[in-house]
Amino acid sequence: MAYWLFKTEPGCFSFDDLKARPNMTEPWDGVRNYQARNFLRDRIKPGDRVLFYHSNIPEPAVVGIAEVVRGGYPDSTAMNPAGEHFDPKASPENPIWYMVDVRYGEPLPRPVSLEQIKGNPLLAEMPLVKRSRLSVLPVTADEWRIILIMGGAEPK
DNA sequence: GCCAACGTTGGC
DNA sequence: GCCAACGTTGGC
Repeated sequence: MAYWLFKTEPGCFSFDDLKARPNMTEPWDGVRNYQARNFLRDRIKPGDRVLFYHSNIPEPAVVGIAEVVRGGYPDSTAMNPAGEHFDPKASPENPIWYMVDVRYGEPLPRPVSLEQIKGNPLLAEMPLVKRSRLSVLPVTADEWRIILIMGGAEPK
């Protein structure tokens, strides 16, 4: 079982949007970065835990937890010419892009802001801090536990 | 809204 | 295969 951090712009898809469908799976689609694609396709498995992170807002922060319920499978939005995530090079034989399904877990009692994360020396090595542009990032078990504690949640 | 970081594209 | 130009991300 592995830990990840998924970024989203809340204006596009927020943690509350996920919360609105607590018993349903949601496709995590539209990722168009090869490094993130490799994680989605090869590494992210059902049962993995996800820190749900809101970006591109005045105070970016980890706001909650989600769970992976389906591992990497072809991202069909790349093959929809009418959609904004269309990639003419993608095909059923060569999907190029992949997505996973997630399910709502629980909110953090207190969101953990990027500022707090940057201020914690134990979190200085997180790719979130060092390579801030990647949208799907690995998280270590220690980092997971620390962020949950900072957010006032029981680390589990 | 600005701009730095950085991934991608395309000319050569 | 290099690298300049360009586009996107995302913090501020």
